[in-house]
Amino acid sequence: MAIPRPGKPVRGSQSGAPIMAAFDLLGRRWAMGIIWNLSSGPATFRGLQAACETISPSILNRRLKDLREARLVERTLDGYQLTESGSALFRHLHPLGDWAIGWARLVADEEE
Amino acid sequence: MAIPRPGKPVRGSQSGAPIMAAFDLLGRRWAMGIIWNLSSGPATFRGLQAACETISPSILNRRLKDLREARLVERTLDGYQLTESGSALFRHLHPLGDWAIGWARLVADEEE
DNA sequence: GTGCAACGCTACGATAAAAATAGCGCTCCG
DNA sequence: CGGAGCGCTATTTTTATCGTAGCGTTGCAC
Repeated sequence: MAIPRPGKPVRGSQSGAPIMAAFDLLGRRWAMGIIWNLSSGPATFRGLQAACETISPSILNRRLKDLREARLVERTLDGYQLTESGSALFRHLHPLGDWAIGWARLVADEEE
Repeated sequence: MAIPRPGKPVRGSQSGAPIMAAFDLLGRRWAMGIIWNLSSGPATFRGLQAACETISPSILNRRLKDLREARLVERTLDGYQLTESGSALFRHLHPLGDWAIGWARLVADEEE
């Protein structure tokens, strides 16, 4: 599956709105989890696989290809790591960590 | 598909880390797009369908069920709208709009 | 009071994405 | 020369999503 190109029709926007292209890419399974796991530094293929706990190598590989093509991840001698763009993205994703904790509490309370 | 429960095993975290539960939910197709479209106010089912441009009613319905169960979206007389939690989430998602514009430029430059 | 249009969905078969598992070719070390 | 660990690929099965048709209901205009 080719990565969504801003400016060309993407899921959610025929006119190719960047945010919809981003959602298309980040909405692919494991994409955000991989970025989250890479935020603490470079990781090898198997290291990432272990960090993700249950990802299969085939999908990890496919997602890494997507993220590399989208210039969010790059490969170096240390393994895979976030690009500058990927790090910038992570800085925006990071606050979700705290939000998720509050959300988890709310969901837990309501399911009683 | 049941929604991921923080605290129980979820994709990416056997221990149920809230952020991974959130990524599991938000990583489902259209989930973030729906939240984005709802951020400007309540919308009806068909209104949302039109805003998303190419979503099918079956998947829109399923995703709305997910998001409602996760307490991010609720149904009112005006149609579907973000809950308080959903709005808080959107405030964190909103900056991605600007980031995506910069990212789009980068991707466009590099594919020449 | 009866069309007719629009709404909120549901049903269902087709297609595409993801998961699970096995294992290949390679390098590094003892 | 093993043997272990690596980065990945291949293949099959399962699951998610798509696309389309259309049902039951409501709100008008007539």
